[in-house]
Amino acid sequence: MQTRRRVTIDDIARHAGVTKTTVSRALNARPDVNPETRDRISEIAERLGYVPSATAKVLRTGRSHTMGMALPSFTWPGILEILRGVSDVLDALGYQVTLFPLTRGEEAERDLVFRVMPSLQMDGLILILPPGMLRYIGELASRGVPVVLIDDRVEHRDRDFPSVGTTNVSGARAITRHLLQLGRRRIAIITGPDTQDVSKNRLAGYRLALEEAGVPFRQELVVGGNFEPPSGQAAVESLLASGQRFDAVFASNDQMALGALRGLHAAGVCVPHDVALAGFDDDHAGRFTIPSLTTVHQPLYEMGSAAARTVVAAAEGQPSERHIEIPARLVVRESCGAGGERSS
Amino acid sequence: MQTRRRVTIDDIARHAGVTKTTVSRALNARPDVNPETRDRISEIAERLGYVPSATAKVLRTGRSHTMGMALPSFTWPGILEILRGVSDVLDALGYQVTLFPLTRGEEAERDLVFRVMPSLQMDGLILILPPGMLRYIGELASRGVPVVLIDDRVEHRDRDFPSVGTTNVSGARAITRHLLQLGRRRIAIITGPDTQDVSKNRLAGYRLALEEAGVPFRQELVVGGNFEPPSGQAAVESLLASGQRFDAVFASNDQMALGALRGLHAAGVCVPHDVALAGFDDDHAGRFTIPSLTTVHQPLYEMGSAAARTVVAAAEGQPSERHIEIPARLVVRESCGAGGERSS
DNA sequence: ATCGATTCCGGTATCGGTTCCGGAATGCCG
DNA sequence: CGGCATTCCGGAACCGATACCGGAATCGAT
Repeated sequence: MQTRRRVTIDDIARHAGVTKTTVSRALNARPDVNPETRDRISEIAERLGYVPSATAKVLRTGRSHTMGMALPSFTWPGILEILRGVSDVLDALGYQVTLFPLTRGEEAERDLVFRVMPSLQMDGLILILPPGMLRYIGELASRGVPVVLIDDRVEHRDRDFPSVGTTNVSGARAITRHLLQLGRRRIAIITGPDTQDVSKNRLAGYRLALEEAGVPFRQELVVGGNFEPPSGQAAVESLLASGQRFDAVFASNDQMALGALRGLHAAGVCVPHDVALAGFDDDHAGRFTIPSLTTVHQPLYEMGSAAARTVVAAAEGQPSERHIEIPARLVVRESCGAGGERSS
Repeated sequence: MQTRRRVTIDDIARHAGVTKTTVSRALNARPDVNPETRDRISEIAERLGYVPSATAKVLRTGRSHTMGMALPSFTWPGILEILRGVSDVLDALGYQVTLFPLTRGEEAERDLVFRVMPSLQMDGLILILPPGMLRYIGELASRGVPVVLIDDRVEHRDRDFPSVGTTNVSGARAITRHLLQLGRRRIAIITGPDTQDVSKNRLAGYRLALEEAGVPFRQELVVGGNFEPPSGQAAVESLLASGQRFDAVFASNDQMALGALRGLHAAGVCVPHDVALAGFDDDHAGRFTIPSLTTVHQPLYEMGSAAARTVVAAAEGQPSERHIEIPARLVVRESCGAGGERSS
């Protein structure tokens, strides 16, 4: 089987008896070409099985219709949901997505900014920010490359590129209020690493709700975690060991809530009867625990699609917003005892 | 801020007092260039901040160092693990990955094969096969484009492109044997859709293990599911309603096992005391249920990386294997009652 | 001193499109 | 009927690299 040469606009031009300039104009639906000629040319293109070379187009126009998507890791399941949002929008708008894993750390980031992006002439970059990385990305933005951050750290709001986040403070406030409304008064919280703004914001929302309800904030009920399941388990174990009384636990993310559930169960504590349990993120897994996990839905799909729309807008020269915040919302399931499903 | 023109090999040539031919040779470490000249040129390239244009290179050479990755959906969490394997390998080998969602169905597939792939001049394609799609992909392969399938359907083994799968039969056999060794004799199975080979294979492994142990196969203990959690729950409900006695349930995937666990729990059946529960896939969620789920680990990461290695080998003209099968392995946790963690 | 083989480099075509500049033909107007 | 604006198309440059062909200089051998 011989690999047949690809059909180019030159071939079409020859068949149509015009020059490739005219073919280009016709296929791009430019106004300055005779409708009859245009139809004839596109008919020939169709018949010859013409497929335009995106490569040549990029070389000439500088626009690749491809967006980069940089990921810090593939371990967090939420990534997939973000990716789905990004992909849906970009696909619909006629853009490709190419993936850039940043697992090699800082070197990968520098590579991306200084070599890969300019080399491939990406039209923009969507970035899920890994903790502590941002040294070189600003450089891209200031060079005029559209960059959108999916992240919620306040400290980045003043950068020269837009970002997409969710309402961590009010989400945490809502779920804490939910616990309070169910009569819980001694609500422990498992925080994330305090280097991350997410952690701080969720803690802030928790404190806010307590304050609004006139319930005293107790430092003894604050336990540190690292967003991983084992740290959630360790947290409840240390709470139980400390002898502190508590009737609810708010884990700053679902992963830790899963660990906490395991720890409580192992200690013979019944959820939600003895202790109510709440999470944050609405991971897939929380739907299937027993009891199922009451949590705050983080709108990852919407965040992804908003980021995609923003980066495309920027790439196409339209004005785009600086920061988009998509509201998180409470998802009531069983683990807090609402809905009459107390498993006792 | 004016966007400065990009540095090309012409600029370097001018600075070095040679032609761009020589620069090209020097930067590509070709033998026919004076070492001194080469060093001088790369020094100048460095100083000028030269970044080669991948686009131009693709246009001229026809090789993009980019692999396409076609995904049927973003909903199955396992996708991410496969993606991680693919990405790790391709990144290490200097290839980019661009994503092709096939969510639009058949139209998307035809588009991919006839327009997108040739237009972008991808070096190859990794394909996670959606059920029932394969009409156009063969066309790609026969046109000489390297294609690798991640899938385990036997019926595709004779196609003209390689595939990567796992040992579904022996995995199902192993976990069924595990249940038998724990003394379970009336083992129900929740199957997947019988249109998929995975389902058939896992059922076959189950039957094989029963046969080897001399335990009769009972059609009454076979319940159909669709790989989604609710179908798992429905399956146990129908089992319980039927009045059939059973002391174990093997769900053909973890998602259905989660549903089954929920159904059993709701009916007051204790897992694993009354009924042992086993799954297949080793989804993330199964680690955190109570009891945690005994399952078969599907080596998705390895399957992804093997697929990536295979497609690169094919793209670089090396011989590659036709079908790679990576063994699944039993993961014993709590839900079958092994390991002394019966929750009484 | 002549010759053939190496070594190193230059000139030009080429990949497949788009864009700029301009020019011929046509239509409309006074 | 001359002048002018439109309409439609052609020629050539260009995007940034690599490939092919060939040629000058150097070298060792005869």
